[in-house]
Amino acid sequence: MPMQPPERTTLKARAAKSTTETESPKRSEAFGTASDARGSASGALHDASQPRGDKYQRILDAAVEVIAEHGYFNSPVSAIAARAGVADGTIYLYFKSKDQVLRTAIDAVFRGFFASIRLEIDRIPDAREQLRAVARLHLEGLASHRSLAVLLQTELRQSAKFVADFSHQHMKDYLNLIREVVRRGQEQGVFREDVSDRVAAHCLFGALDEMVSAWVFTGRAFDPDATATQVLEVVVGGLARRDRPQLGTKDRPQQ
Amino acid sequence: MPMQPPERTTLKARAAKSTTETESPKRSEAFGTASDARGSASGALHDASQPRGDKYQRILDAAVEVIAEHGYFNSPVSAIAARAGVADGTIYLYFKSKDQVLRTAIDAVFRGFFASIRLEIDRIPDAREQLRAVARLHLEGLASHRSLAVLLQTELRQSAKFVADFSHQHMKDYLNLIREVVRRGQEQGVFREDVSDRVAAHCLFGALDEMVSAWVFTGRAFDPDATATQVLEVVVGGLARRDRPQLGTKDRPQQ
DNA sequence: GTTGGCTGAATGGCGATTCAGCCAGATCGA
DNA sequence: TCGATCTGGCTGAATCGCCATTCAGCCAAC
Repeated sequence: MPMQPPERTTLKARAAKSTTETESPKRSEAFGTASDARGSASGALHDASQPRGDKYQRILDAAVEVIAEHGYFNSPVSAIAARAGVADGTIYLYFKSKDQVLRTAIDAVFRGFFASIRLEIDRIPDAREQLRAVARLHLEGLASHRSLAVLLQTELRQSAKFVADFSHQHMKDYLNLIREVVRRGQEQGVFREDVSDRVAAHCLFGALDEMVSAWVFTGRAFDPDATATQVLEVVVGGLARRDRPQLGTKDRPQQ
Repeated sequence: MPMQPPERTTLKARAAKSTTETESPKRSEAFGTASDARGSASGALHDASQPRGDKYQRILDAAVEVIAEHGYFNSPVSAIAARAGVADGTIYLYFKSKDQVLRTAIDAVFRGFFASIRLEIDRIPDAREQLRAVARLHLEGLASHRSLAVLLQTELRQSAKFVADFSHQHMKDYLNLIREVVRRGQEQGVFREDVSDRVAAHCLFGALDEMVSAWVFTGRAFDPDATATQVLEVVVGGLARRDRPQLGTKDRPQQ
């Protein structure tokens, strides 16, 4: 009986754990293994042409694609199975339930993303450049894997009890990472001290997130590196012209 | 037979229209009519204590609340009906389908929001102050109606075929509005000309949206006005310290 | 001939939508 | 004024389709 990747534990035991827990595949390459570009369009359910033996990963990839296309609640398990080229029942040999598949996929993505971002940041001394690295990796990571991006921009935001509460932790981690970079920049003296690092982190994250959303929803092509630069231009450089009186905190009209 | 508020047309006629069309209630006060604070908690399905005669609006309000709490796909029509104090079938006297209820609610919200924002902006000459008005109204509007905010931060992002394609137009309108303000600021000479108004608009919107998300997901209380100020401090003022070399476009390392 | 891995039809439950009626108030005739 | 009839708004149980999940078997490799 399969169910290998997630270290063997009984279903019971696993079910008892916290609601945040998810399967943790051994391999967690940076940003999803888009191991394929096959178009299972022409409705051949039994596309035996698939290489066998990697069903676990194939199911994860298929889930990301199908769910990105139709949304979690509009994606029958049978559709995911078909895309992965396995039988419906097979999915339950590898995962406890449908939503466990999605959680596992998202979890793997975040792990990979954090790993790559930490790696990059640790080799850069300047906070401003660190921020640039974050922005670039964020945009590049998503731009290179559209269905994953769609998934993160849509399903991940869903209401409370479902994905939200579990993905929430990942969000917090990411925000904190950005926050630290901002704080370091303030200590280094390159960033203003009079803005909250929390707010600044949210602003940067929000801006990046929104650029990805715009791409996901409109389909308009975008260059990750150039976009990263532009976003930083605004968030770090500011919209206001330098040679004019600034929008200060003290001299603003009482309103 | 009810179905009043949306100007009387046959179901057939309405069904034939574009996918973007929604019911358009006559009254569209700014940000949702939270006409109540009743707690239909204690499972009395037949809470005849409700005032009758305003079922249309009651259904809309109930839908927003219930869906905000459990998500669209986890909110049976029966739950919405119960919260509104009407029979399941009654909902179908006023709306064509479950998703028509949600669309109608969201549509009304956007109409009201745009109206109030346009009104405010038109009486302000300075672009910077206009941006501040947008930020304040955005945050105030959502902060004052949590379930609405939850709805917009979660359900609205859902996958393609559903809400997304219809809400997309509203998003575009909003973005364009911000864009215009930015452009005006550039013409007035208060904003830099070397950043794209499109990117700048996305950054501001993304930042605001993210602040709302943070509030929705963490529950941490927040002051709309103060937050608006902080966000503008970053997006307009920029993170970088003024007395240091700026992150320019020309003197940046080639990387 | 035994397994372990996989299959896919069958099961069970849920929930959107429908529709046969119910009822309160309006209208009518005496 | 009073009963009879009518009507439009509303009700909620029944219908029907759609999946998530299960499990009796199948088969290729040992």
